[in-house]
Order: sequence, then structure tokens, then C-alpha cells
Amino acid sequence: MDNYENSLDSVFHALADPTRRAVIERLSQKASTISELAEPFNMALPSFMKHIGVLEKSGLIDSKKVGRVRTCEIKPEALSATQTWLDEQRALWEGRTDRLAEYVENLTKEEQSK
Amino acid sequence: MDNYENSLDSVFHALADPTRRAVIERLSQKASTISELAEPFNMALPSFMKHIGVLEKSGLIDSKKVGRVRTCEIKPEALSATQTWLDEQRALWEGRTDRLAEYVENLTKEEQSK
DNA sequence: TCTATAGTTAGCTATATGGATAACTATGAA
DNA sequence: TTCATAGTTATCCATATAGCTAACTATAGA
Repeated sequence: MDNYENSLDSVFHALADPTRRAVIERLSQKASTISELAEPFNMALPSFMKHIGVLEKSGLIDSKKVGRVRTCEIKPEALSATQTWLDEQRALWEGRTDRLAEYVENLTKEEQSK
Repeated sequence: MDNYENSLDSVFHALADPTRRAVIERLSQKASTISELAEPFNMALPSFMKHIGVLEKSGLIDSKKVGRVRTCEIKPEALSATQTWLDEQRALWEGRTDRLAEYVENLTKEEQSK
């Protein structure tokens, strides 16, 4: 199994592309075949397949081929790793004693930039 | 302001690098100068500065220079965008009627791969 | 058995990324 | 006013990424 850091690298990288996020959005709703997933994209199939490969290597999706049809499904556990990391950062930030002062300062800046 | 999709692209991309995540972890605890942030990394300063640039363009951090010292601080709002997206995917997945069956299937697979 | 369907494999290209060094600017301190 | 500190700018390089086309394999259906 990959270590936690490597997995964060590959999961965040996989999510940094709109095509791949759209695939995840589809697969969050239902398992789908390669053709079904590729259909909305104006992209050659081998190009699309690279995105599927990136998602699969990151652990965000899983796929199996039955006959000539490959079906993909999401693996929600992989999303959890990123959520955990993000929650940790937020917890650190929220635990800071200087948080309120900073937050007010940010609000002031936003107000000024309007 | 960039649109939501572009911002997800750049925020996820920014987080897909261990150096940049380490910077975020530090800044979640306290605002710090460039030198302080760069110190733990065995990397030339201009290389490190590129990471700071990526984080700043993504909106994850902010910086201002006073005298010759540049101080960076985290902007936790930018983390929220990714958390929102991830929560949405999880909600979709959790709302599925076939969820339980899939979950059991995954558990079975994990069991087999032990 | 022929043919269409559903992917796959093998290359090619342009651009982006993550690193480096060298040389520079600007500021604080002695 | 000289010197060290803290970044910055300009260039360069190797590798990774995201796209393409062409040609292929394997299977379902007529």
C-alpha cells in the first residue's frame, strides 16, 4: 500500500482536473461504463482513458471489465483521506489564539477591496 | 474573481505537492516569513518561492512585505471550497440506493486482498 | 462468419512543472 | 558607508501532463 503522503499527492493531483472531477461527480451518483463517462467530453477516447487511469491509480475509482465493457465505480474511502487532511488544517487554524484578530483583519481587507 | 471551477483546479493542484502541503500545515498554526517557511526544505530559495507563488495564486495563502521581510498567512476560506466539493460528492454517494450493497462488496474485496 | 462495438496500445507533440544557478535589489545594522 | 540579510529576477533543464492519430484486440450480435 502507498503511504499517506503519496496517496495525498496522487488524490489531490487527480482532483485538480475538471474532466476528472466531472467523472467523480458522475460516479458519485452511479457506477458507469467508459463509454457512458466519455460521452459528454469532446475528447478522443485514448485521451479520456488517461484520465481514467489517473483516477484509478490514485485509488479514487475502481474498474472491472466484463466482456468488452469496462465499468467504473467510485471508492469513497479515497476521498476521506483528503477530507481528513483538510479537517486537520482547519482544526489547527481554529485552535489558534490569534484567529479572531486575523479573521477581522481579513474581513477588513475584503471590505476595502470592494 | 476566478470562477468556482478554476479555483478548484488551482487549489487542488496547489495541494498536490508535499512541500506546499507542509507550508499550509505550518501556516495553519501561525503566520510566518519566507525564510522561516523555507528553512526545513533542502531546496534553493527561488525554487521554494515558486511554491509560495503557486499557493498565493490559488488563494490558499496571502502575503505582504514589510521592510525586506515577506510574511505569509493562510486564507482558510480557500480550503472551504475544496471541502464543499468533497462534501457534495460524499452526499451524492451516501444518497445512493445501491450504496450498502456496494459497500459490502468493497469490504469483501478488502477481506480477500489481506 | 462477418461486422460493428468497446476498449487498448503505441507513438507523437506542445506546454506545464519542479528543480537548479547566477546575478540582482532593497533594507537593517554596525 | 559598508556589509549582511531577505528576497527577487532571469534563464535554463529534465520530466510530467494532457492532448492527438493510427492501428490494434476482443467480444456481441446479425
